[in-house]
Amino acid sequence: MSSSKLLKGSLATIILKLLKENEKMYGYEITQRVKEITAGEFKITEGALYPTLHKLEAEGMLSTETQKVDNRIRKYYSLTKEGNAEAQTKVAELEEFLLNLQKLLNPKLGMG
Amino acid sequence: MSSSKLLKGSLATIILKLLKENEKMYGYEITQRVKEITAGEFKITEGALYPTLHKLEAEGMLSTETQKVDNRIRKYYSLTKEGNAEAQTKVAELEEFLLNLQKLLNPKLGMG
DNA sequence: TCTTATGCATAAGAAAATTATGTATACTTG
DNA sequence: CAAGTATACATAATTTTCTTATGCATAAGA
Repeated sequence: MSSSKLLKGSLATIILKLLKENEKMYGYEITQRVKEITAGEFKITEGALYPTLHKLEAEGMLSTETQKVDNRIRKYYSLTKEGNAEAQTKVAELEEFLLNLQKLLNPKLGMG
Repeated sequence: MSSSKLLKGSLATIILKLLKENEKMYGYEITQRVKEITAGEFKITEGALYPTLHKLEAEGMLSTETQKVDNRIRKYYSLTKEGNAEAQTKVAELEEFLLNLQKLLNPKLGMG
């Protein structure tokens, strides 16, 4: 992300969430999907994306499968069973985090 | 924050926002206020809080004033004029960020 | 031909937390 | 009255997670 500076620790969660909806995606596709959904406001850099994908794979959350399309290699990632559970947990945590942040930003909500 | 691990780069914004509402606050008070608003879910650590306050002060966003209460020192922080503008900007940025994050977490919102 | 797009990857550095300390006073509880 | 908890500040070492820079490679468009 260059426009708003930081993904603030939510990149792994975003990836897991996208994979939960899409069965399988490759790295470049993820960057484009995020850009599309956020109307160009989130730009995931490769330097952040690939290390995160590799880490999630090393932790057993993702499995990979390589395909050659148009003479270019695509590395597809999918959620493992463990990754599916982790996605659920992480998304719930992030939603909880966002709610609390909103309470701080909009004091009225804190008194509901 | 120990419960949800990371403040994810939003600590400075939270501080600025609280000071925008409260005129002046001291460090410990900020930690307690955040804990209170988030029902104990955000726990700001001193290791994160104090360096952030010092940085904001060094940048000219905050001014300080020390008071002795009950034989204990309190260092009160207030927004400078520049800090007030910065608070506005940062809060707007964070809100924008949250909206985009919600689009990613709730795909239906992306198609509004 | 040169730039942009597609596609992966890693390394160096910076930013922003956590964890662990350290100092000091006040209150509570067994 | 001793020990733990709360109040109040501060810094250092470490870790996590980004950005920026670089590298390789193919394809499409100007």
